[in-house]
Amino acid sequence: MSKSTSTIEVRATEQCCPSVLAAPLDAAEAAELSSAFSALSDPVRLRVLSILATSPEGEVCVCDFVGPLGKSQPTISHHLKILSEAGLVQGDRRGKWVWYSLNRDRLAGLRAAIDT
Amino acid sequence: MSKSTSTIEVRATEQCCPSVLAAPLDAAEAAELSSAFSALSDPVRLRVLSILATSPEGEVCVCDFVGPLGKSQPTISHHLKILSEAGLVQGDRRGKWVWYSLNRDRLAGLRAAIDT
DNA sequence: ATGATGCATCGATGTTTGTCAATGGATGAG
DNA sequence: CTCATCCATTGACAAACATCGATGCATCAT
Repeated sequence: MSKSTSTIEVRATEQCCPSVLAAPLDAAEAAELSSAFSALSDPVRLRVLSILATSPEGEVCVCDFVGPLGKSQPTISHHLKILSEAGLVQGDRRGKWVWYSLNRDRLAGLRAAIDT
Repeated sequence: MSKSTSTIEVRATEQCCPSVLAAPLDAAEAAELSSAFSALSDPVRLRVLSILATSPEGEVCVCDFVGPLGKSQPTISHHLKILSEAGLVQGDRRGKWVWYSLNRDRLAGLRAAIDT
């Protein structure tokens, strides 16, 4: 975030993701981006995202991932944590349940990172 | 290297990527997509792509990655193989050298997979 | 208070992955 | 033919990862 693209509305690519295609990435930029794509590099996590994206309410509680995905509850929690740390989802505790929702802006940022 | 680049070029979004956001992914679709994103989940590979994307000739030989990326030649070859198997790059042997180039259609397919 | 439910964390385990040195295969120069 | 160069493959190893059972921590109902 130091040197390139100085002025106003860089944001979309600057806050979140340096572009892969615009200029050679340095090691730090590449590490940041690769950790983001790592969050997308697991089938369970992609299915979590797709379930969230197609949920009518836009929210799904942890227990409702367990059955459909065929993984144990600790495993689901683990993946949700990784997605959360990547900024792709967020959890909201309401009573006994934690409702997770998709962060579409973050996903758009990753998309922009591999845009021409 | 069996199936890709066979017929015409509908391919770009059709063979390549089910959308994460359109409908819940089944296990097979998720596995296919996650393996594609796995190719993007390493900083060395992202830097390879960005070097290819910004190369004036659109081609870079293996030896020209080694120095800039600070990795051994076998390591670079290993990453190029992974990118190649993911359909993101292709190599062309000319004499002693192998020139790699970026497959932008494939990258566009991955972009589309996380598009709304 | 007691018990039950939903979720996160911990510890352990088997698998995958990134890396390099050593080696092999192919190409071109002398 | 012989040798040097470019690249891929192999083998080995440590680090990272996905998974699950057991446990802990809230929250709610009784």
